[in-house]
Amino acid sequence: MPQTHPATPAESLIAAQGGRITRTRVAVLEVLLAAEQSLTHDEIGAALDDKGIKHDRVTLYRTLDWLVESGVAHKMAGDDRARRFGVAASGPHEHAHFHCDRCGKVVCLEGLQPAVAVNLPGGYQLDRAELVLHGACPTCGKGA
Amino acid sequence: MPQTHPATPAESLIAAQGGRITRTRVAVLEVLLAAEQSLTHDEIGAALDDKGIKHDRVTLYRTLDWLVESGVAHKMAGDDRARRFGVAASGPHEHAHFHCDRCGKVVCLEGLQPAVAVNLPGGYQLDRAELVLHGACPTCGKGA
DNA sequence: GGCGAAAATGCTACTATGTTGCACAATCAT
DNA sequence: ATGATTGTGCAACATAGTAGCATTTTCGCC
Ligand SMILES: [Mn+2]
Ligand SMILES: [Mn+2]
Ligand SMILES: [Zn+2]
Ligand SMILES: [Zn+2]
Repeated sequence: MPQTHPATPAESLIAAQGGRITRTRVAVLEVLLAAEQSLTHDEIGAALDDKGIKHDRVTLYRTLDWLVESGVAHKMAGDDRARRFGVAASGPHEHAHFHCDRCGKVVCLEGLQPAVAVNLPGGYQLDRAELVLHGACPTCGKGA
Repeated sequence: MPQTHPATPAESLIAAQGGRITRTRVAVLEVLLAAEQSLTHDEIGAALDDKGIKHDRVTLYRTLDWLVESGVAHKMAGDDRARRFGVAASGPHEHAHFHCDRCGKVVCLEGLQPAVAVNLPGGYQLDRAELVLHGACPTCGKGA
């Protein structure tokens, strides 16, 4: 019993990539779209639980992989051992990130990507630049 | 039976950080100093095996952690799930890196760190910037 | 609306990477 | 040389991610 007509933003995004609109994908994407920061697999899983969306750990991994491969979401490595995921509201993943070294939060800094006018040594072929700023977020920086 | 007098570069580096000069530390540091690229825990372990240096997996983790905490080495997260370690010949870790998306190699680009003249949004407090360039290394870029 | 091929999901098991606790061994200032 | 301090080795544990495969869901098509 799927309601047919008005496609939500999440649904549109998925369809635009030629993917099937499924419970998990829609829910995950909604979580990411609503998130202020990049989220780990676990955090997303917890958010799905909160929404009452039953899901499997592995499916969630695969869903996130699909979102990244489709260019809808992006994945960040992170100093701790967890990858973080997020959606850039505006198009592809062409922006810097801020990583709070105290609380570990990662936020997208949309609209700023530095002119990386670096001269690469030899036959290196540049595809893209990834810039991560480290420091303290507003919340954590209070005491400093 | 440790030979006493002429301290090797590795030994000096270790001593300069107030650490004890041990078989594992010296060997690991020599491996890192000789390496062209950043190396994973496993690669370093294999290099130790080649050198005939008996070692324990956990000790290697702890040795690498110590080197990083001491500021002698640096750690990179990496898209695959392995951290890579390297020493910056010249002082602390203030340089960009190049990550080959085809073979996964990571090399330090010493002497280039971009002026990150980004204007941070709110109360963000910047400590350092981390720049990773992605693309193809000279070896992998041949066919393109 | 029902059919069926293609795609996604849910299991179970497995791998890879990193950690913890603790007994024992090596280092180095004295 | 001695002994407090630091580092090592081992075994067990923890966490993050992957693989294979049977079952279910989606969606274009009639
Ligand atoms: Mn982002
Ligand atoms: Mn480096
Ligand atoms: Zn913070
Ligand atoms: Zn390469």
